[in-house]
Amino acid sequence: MGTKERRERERAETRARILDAAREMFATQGVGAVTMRAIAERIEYTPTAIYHHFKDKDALIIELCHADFRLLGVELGRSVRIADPVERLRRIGTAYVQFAITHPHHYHVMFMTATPAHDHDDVSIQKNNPEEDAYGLLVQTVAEGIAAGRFRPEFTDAHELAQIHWSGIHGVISLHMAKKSDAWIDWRDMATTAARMIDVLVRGTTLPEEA
Amino acid sequence: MGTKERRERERAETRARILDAAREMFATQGVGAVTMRAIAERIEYTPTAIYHHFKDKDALIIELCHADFRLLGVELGRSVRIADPVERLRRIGTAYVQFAITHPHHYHVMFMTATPAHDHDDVSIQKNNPEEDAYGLLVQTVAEGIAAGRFRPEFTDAHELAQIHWSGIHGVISLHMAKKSDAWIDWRDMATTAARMIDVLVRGTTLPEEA
DNA sequence: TCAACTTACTTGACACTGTTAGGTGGGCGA
DNA sequence: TCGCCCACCTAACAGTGTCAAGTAAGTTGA
Repeated sequence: MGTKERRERERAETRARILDAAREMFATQGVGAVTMRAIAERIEYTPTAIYHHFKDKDALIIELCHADFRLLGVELGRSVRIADPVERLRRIGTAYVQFAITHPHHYHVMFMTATPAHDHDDVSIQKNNPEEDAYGLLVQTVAEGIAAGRFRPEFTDAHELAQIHWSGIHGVISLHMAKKSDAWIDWRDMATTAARMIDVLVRGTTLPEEA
Repeated sequence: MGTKERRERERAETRARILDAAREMFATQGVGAVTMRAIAERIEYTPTAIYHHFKDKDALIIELCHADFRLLGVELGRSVRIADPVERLRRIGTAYVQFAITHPHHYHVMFMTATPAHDHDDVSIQKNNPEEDAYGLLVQTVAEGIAAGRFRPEFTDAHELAQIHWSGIHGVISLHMAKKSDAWIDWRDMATTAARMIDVLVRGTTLPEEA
């Protein structure tokens, strides 16, 4: 009597088909440019069929966002093996920049758009699991650095320090993404500027190495 | 025969009325939430009347944006009196943060939205006039600091260095604006973080003072 | 004075968006 | 076989930015 299981599987399949189409289209054209009708047409369904699987467009976006956050967590998680916390912090930064360059539209939705309110309760990502929670990984790395006395004494709050590092790199990325076509500014290469920014942030927050 | 002048004046008046209404509504509700119909209703005209004065909604936004940039330039221009370039850089940073806090919606449109392509040629702001061109002011200040040997030797490019400072502060502001309602992150106060960021940026780019 | 022209503005629509109420039809359990 | 369930569709609604075609006032020239 596996009919129920099959039904569920089929439902999950079309759900996945919607997600796949939406992901691809969002990534190449941006969320704003992709309509529900276009997604539906792509998978050869009616627009309303999507609403049978997702409450609305926002729910669809949020779901994909969660997957993106997990992906980011995994990619940053590779940096975790480095023992030295400050060096690890650097690597997290460069990996983060790389993620933004590779998935610009994803980055835009994840960090440059006010995601509509939703509860994280049901979420599939586990907080504080460094394999999945990118922010948790950052905070943990910074906290290790603080514990090891690597940072200047005024930085005692791991969250504050983490947010400073995050913001600095995010600033380079987001400003470029939003304004790079503005001819008023004589833009420098983003990756280079971001690398410089990481240097500045580390130098500005750490204590000089004991010689 | 001043009829032509009167006509022009009347035209300019309703144009200004449109701009005033749009500015106020954009500032309080955000660009996305304000419709052409709503602006028209506010000034008791038909939506299409607006199109007689502005090509489309983007043109309206761009025009207001230019005014905002000029305002920012003026506000930052007050910092210009300080002689020491590094100290002036700090003051520009805090004034910039203050602008963002005071005019969050303006800030959002100015720096967090990909403004549709347009030529700056016709623009009323004068480039390199520090009273109006905020970015020019920043670059000039940074360049002075470089000339005075205040920055570390690897920073020779005024634009690059300016963009690093700008990005760092913008990162704090924009990340807060976009994600502050995200309960996943244990946010710290924006103004405090921004002040800390300025310290980090200055310390990370300047040479230590000669004792 | 009166016709021709200009122009600020309106009417009424178009194409598009996200979204929903109400149907349809095929497979399932009883 | 009856009736239910439910994935999916049809048809529409309200809202968006925008435009072609009109209108009515005012100016200009003979």
